[in-house]
Amino acid sequence: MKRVKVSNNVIRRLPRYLRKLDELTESGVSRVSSFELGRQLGLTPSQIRQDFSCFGEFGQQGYGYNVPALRAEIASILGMDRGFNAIMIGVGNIGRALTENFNFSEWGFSLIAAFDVRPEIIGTMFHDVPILSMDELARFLDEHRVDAAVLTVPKEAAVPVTEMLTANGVEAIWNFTNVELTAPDSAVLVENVHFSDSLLSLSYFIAERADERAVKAAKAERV
Amino acid sequence: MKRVKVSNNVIRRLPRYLRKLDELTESGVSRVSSFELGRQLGLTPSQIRQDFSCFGEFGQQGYGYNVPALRAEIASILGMDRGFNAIMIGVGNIGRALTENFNFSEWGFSLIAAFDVRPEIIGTMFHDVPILSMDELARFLDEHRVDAAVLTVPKEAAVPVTEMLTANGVEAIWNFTNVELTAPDSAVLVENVHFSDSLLSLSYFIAERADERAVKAAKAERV
DNA sequence: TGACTTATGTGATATACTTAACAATAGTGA
DNA sequence: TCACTATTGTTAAGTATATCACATAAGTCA
Repeated sequence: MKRVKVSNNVIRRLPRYLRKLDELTESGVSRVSSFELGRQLGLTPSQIRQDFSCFGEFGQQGYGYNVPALRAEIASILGMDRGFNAIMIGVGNIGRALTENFNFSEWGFSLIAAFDVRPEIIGTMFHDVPILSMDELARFLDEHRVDAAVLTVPKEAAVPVTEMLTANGVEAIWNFTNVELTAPDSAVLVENVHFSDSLLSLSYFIAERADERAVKAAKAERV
Repeated sequence: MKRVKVSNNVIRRLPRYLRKLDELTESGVSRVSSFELGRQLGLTPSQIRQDFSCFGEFGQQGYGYNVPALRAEIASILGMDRGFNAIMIGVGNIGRALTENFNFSEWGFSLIAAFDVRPEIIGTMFHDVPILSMDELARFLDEHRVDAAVLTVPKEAAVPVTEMLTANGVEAIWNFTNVELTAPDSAVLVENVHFSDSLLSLSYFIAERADERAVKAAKAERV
């Protein structure tokens, strides 16, 4: 597979392509053109072809793309076939909700252990995932290949836990705390799920739309 | 407030600025320069000044920015002071987790009602939010100002529920289903929280890093 | 008070990203 | 088989975004 430096924007679109291709498969579509894909995703055909061309030639002129084949290519580009291992730090409300509702294996990850500080849950299993003590974390990391840590601890613990993880060789963090973890110099990969950021962006657009409407109404008034 | 057309990228950065300013406030910092802010967020000072200048002049030459004042400006730009109302559709695992753990009011939203189809929970309260029947939704929307709907229904229900919401005047959707809702022509604002997209992006970067390492190791081998 | 330092806001420049255009090529039907 | 259609991959052009650089002005200290 070609692995030249690909722009962030392209990478962020890949999961969307994957999702749309899965939807197409489900509705029995086995062939799609960049034009149709673009229509359904609100993107230009050019952009879609350009995006794919970063990784190789997956289409056929005059025909389009084979849906399952393209799906497989994108899945592979995203690393879904590599069998990454993940651990979860913090088995509170968010951690439990994620374990119960998010199907890690569907996306190529195995959740092999969870860690917490509360003695009453340490040693138990939660949905096939063993809950271990934070004291065992360093040793566990030493004995297992862990590709990513899911960070679902309380706010206050976010920074110290991250330091401990990176000190023990964890290189990727899926961050569910509302804390800014993007360390200035650190080499660790951080992917943030900031609910509030998402809602506030929406809030901005709602406010913008309300303002536009108010301006329009004021103009109509004056006429 | 100036409301010229501002780039999407700028808007997506605003919540991060807000979060960082809150962190600074908490640690007793009341004054910050674009240089320091940039260092802590991994952005250039130029970009930060340019971002702010879209909305006005919030800084002072030779001094920097007043943290609480800047925080207030950004909060206002994001519409946090407008008292938006939200409803939740679907009180399953995700909906409940969100209601319990996400503080809507902290971000300027009131969660005024939730809707579900299961008779056993209809009519009850969950964390101060009344759970109503989906049959009451249209009437509720008619009688209340609802600025956004939080979509936490099962996959299958996502599209029909969205159609029903938009048909009844809802103009903004905070989408937690893993379904592509970005309708090609629709005027409704959709903000997606796609966990899988987030994890897959991270997966890509982990895979990329592993490949780079493998290439490096292979080169070292040959020498 | 006045020189010096700091750090903003902004116009100009550079870089990155998206869209347009088209030659090339595989299917399709007479 | 051969013209015709559809649609790709890719180069070039256009647009948007980020960075640089500097004039300007407020704060600081002798």
